[in-house]
Amino acid sequence: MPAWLIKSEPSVYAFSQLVADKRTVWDGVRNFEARNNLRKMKKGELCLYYHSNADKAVVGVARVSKEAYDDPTAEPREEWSVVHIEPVVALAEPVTLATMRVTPELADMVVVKKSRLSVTPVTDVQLAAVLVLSKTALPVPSVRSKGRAASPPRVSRR
DNA sequence: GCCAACGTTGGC
DNA sequence: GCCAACGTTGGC
Repeated sequence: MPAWLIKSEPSVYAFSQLVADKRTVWDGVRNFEARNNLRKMKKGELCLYYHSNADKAVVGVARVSKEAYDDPTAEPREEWSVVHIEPVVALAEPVTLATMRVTPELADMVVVKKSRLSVTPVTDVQLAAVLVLSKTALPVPSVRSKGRAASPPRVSRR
């Protein structure tokens, strides 16, 4: 499954704020390449959450909860797009840009090569490598999200 | 705080 | 359509 890396300055919108908010509208993207990546995102795809400037590290994992639609903060609105994201897990240990640079599987990440691009694709291998380095396991999908099929069969007690 | 990278704008 | 000037971003 495709994955992504989204970038924010922690002083503007930190991952902890996303956790507090439970979800957010990822608006304000004004770069065509980043916008095109937003438009490719599918619901449920994972996003590494990177803090630029102060932290320069991936600090969390988020998930696309609503696919792209017109950015209400743009003029004209249809020229730009937003998605919704929600938090999945905070990394046990942040994975810094410096670490990514020296990790063979991560050294050629798009974000490493194009540091100014705020929405970049991530391969499955890269996602897995970041998770290993962060000593973080993705939470298992909740029983609820699997629907009825996951429930034990009902057995009559009478 | 500086500067490199890079996108945008505007003059021609 | 080119390119210089300028603004923004983000790493150092």
